Amino acid sequence: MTLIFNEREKCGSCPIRHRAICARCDDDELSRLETIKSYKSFEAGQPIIWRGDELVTFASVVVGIASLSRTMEDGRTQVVGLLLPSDFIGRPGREYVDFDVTAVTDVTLCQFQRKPFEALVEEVPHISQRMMEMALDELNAAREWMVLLGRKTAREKIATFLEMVVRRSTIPSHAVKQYTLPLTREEIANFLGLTLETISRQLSAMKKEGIVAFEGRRNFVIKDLAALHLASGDDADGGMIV
Amino acid sequence: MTLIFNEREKCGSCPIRHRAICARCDDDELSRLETIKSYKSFEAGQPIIWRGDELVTFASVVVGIASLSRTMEDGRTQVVGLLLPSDFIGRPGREYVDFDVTAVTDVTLCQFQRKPFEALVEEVPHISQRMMEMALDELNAAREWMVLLGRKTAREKIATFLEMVVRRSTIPSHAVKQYTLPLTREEIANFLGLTLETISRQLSAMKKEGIVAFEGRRNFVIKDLAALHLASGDDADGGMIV
DNA sequence: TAGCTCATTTGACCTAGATCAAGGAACGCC
DNA sequence: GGCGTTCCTTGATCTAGGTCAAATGAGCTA
Repeated sequence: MTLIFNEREKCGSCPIRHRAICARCDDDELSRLETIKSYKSFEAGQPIIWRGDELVTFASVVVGIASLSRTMEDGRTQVVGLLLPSDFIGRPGREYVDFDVTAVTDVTLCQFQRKPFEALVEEVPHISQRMMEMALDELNAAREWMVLLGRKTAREKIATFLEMVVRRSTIPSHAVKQYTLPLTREEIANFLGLTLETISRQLSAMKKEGIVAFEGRRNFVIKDLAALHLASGDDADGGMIV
Repeated sequence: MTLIFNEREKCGSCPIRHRAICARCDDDELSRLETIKSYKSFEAGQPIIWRGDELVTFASVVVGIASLSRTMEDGRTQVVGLLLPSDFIGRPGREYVDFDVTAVTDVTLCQFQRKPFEALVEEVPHISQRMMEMALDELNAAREWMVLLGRKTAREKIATFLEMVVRRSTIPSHAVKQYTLPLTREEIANFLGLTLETISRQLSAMKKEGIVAFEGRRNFVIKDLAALHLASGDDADGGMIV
């Protein structure tokens, strides 16, 4: 069920208007972006770009989730980030793509051709300012994830991942708080630096301990949020991942 | 042997003039920076700022190496980055510091007070443009490191680390190519998500295999660069870490 | 409703790297 | 140049998580 975006859809009504690289732009600057943007959709599972490709377009995720990953020659793969609506794909000033980008769910992108976009970045400070903010936020998130990958136990990794899913989900406060895992067990494993068997075993253990309950493979409810947080290895207050 | 920086040292003769956040600034913009900057030095081992501190100053590393790290409540620590000359410390727009910063060698910083610096970032596009570039580069490096932490073996981690030290060192091309480890075994372990014993064992193994030779604890020569690279797990061409 | 396919779970076993425990060797200091 | 501190090496053992293998079950299609 892909949302359909009309090619000439106005930025003003865009769901990521106030969070993406255009967040600080005024109407004038927005209309300049409008002239060079185009929408493109990908089905779940499809590759969006590969490492090594020539970098010819930049994009913002409008709808859906994409993953950023690296696969080693022997097949080991590490997911280095999830791209949610408003996240940016590409790195102005570079010639080639550094990581594989894959649609995890159906995805709609707002794309820009390289040259005109780089020119805009030079000319419109509101864009580079916003991109600097976003890059610094992502950098922080990446560093938090480095702590997870380098030092957390399997249990802590999975608890942290579940907390992240819960935190990022937008569920009306009155609704039953049922969440959905955006990834398969294997994808979760590649995100956490584990194997899918370990994911499965730990989730089963947390089920048995009454911390989470599953309905089907993907949907879950947190039964004991305090226990989940305790299991994450993060201290009580600080260190919120963006 | 700390280099002494005079308080009114001119930016024009600064060693990081063309790489730091001021790289794109013209003389005019540089003189605005000059009015709000001050130098500060730290001895090797000293903390520079702690996670949780209120964020009141930003800084560029001018001389020396600092580490960025996170320590969990039970003492596990992960180094999430090394800050070399021209690297920036701090995140405009945030209230608190997210990671501990520690001087690894003697360090000299070029510091800016928060308020005037944030104002400059708003007003001088050359600064936000450069900071965006730098943040995106660091983000890439962080993601490469996530692959290392999540998927590489101990041997591959250490080979990658040695390659990084070699790549980042600036050694005259005619000189004997002797490099220096900037970190103790324990710090290397915390950077690679291993224990110091594993670092020691792997280095000994690589010595025995004739890949590296040590002179003292810190100085080494690469005897077989091809073997080192092969051991790093990175493919032949792509994926250079910044 | 049956049958298929593929994701997931579970079990048995193995291994890379951690942990625990002594030594040994640089380097700074008087 | 001796001495102490800190860093480093090496050995013995342990274990979390990986690997290999098989069984189960969710969701699809017909």
